[in-house]
Amino acid sequence: MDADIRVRFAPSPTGYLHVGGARTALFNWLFARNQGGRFILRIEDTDMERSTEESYRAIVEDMRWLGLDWDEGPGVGGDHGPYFQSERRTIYAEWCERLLKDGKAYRCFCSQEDLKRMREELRRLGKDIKYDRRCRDLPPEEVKRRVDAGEPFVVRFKAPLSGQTVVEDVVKGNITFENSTIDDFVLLKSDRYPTYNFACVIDDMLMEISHVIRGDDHLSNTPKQILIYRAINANPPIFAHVPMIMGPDKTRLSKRHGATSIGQFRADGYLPEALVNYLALLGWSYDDATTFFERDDLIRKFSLAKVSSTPAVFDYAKLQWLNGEYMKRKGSSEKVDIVLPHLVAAGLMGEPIDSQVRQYLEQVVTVVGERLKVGNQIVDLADFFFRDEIMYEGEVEDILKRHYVPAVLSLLENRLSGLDTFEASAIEHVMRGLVSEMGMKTGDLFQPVRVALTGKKHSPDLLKIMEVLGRDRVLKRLRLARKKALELQ
RNA sequence: GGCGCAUUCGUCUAGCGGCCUAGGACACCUCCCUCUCAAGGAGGAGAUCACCGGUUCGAAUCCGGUAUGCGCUACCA
Repeated sequence: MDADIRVRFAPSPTGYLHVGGARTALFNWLFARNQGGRFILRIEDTDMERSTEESYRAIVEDMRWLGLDWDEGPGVGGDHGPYFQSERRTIYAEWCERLLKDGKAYRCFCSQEDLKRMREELRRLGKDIKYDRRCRDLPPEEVKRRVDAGEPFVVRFKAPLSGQTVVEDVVKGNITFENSTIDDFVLLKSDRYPTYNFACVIDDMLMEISHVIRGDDHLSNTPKQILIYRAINANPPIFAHVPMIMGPDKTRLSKRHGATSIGQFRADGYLPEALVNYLALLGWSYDDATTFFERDDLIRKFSLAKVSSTPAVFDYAKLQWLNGEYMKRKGSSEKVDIVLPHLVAAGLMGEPIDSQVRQYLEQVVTVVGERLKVGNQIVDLADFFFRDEIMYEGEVEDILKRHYVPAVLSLLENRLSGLDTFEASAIEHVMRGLVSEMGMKTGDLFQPVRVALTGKKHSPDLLKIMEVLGRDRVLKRLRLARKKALELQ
């Protein structure tokens, strides 16, 4: 146990929890659990324009779903709160005041329009795009006058003009930045809200964060943050910048690549343990062979030293495969729970279900078996179990069209209706008998029957399907298909 | 434009100077099983380790440069 190890996940509630954020949260969580430290959730809601209550709720819900529980933060409290940055404004203001007093920051009265114009000019000249520091050394009297006059201003950090700042990163190594390339960035916006870089440092310091594990899109921000730590006489935490997650085209993963939000994966019927396992393997590995990690394995084996430093492409196919592997381990009762919402959403089932329906669902799910890799696939795989009428459309028509079909279906109907018990083994006996009598190949009979019962070219074990459907429905569908086949002749 | 990071099979990765004629997984292909599809079994193809130089007896591994990709360069986080 190391109580001094404290890490945090600090999402901004401006959208849903996406796979990148979830992976960052997971690494933080794993590190904390592995080290016996504490995992803190902090909500960075300083962007009043974009932050929403809805996003916050969704993020929290998705984290709970993934099983990433936090020791301090919204809902659980803690003695380093509040955990919403919007509730910490006076804290930032105080620290900002201190920097101002120490001459380490200054008020800037430039309007956003002026700044924009300035930047465009610099861009046009091909120069380094930075604030020109025109307010950096304004006379104190002028500053006071303009503040008193109610002129809006931001507070900027007085970045050192020379020297170097070194970021010591656990995954990237030591990176040196020339201070001359660092801008006099904004600490406090004119609406009195802090910027990310400032709030982040103040909070990480006050919350006694020991390790900052985050996406490497923040690497360039880190020297700025280190400069702030120095300005307030605090020790920076240990940094670990993990590579980002990309789409197949190697650009930042986004919606156009497919599902990216955890909520979407959940809605599609993915399993949290599969997602956690998959996400852990994106940018981290244990050895050259292990792919499956139960949550406890992950906790035991996780280490920052094994985090890769190269960006990873999100592979939907591999996630689906992994999910399928986890799905195989589920019992039929669990699978019913997984599958039910999708059947309901597809309009194939109503809720609530009684024990008889539940039993039926368990049979269905058993017959479908390993074909089901993701919850929502149940609809394509097994819709015929829940439909009264089967449509014979497209290429399955060609199978019914075969000249022998009406006759053979008729024969089958007769034999099946004479069966004592309508079980797979008995049905198989009948079907195989018919096949050999007619001198057909097995598929010659099974194919049209499959189409008759499911409306599809592919399906799970036909005999088991028949058993679950029961004699009445089987005979009815065979009759209907025979009719259709006759029309097609 | 400036600064930073990255670069091993299509993808995720193993590799931290000799064990590598580069290993595993997903995806792909073939065969077996088989009522189809999955699953399973057996095989296969696939990476001159981005490129060019250097260091070394020896480099995927160390160093430099080039190229490419990505990120930052906001009163977004």
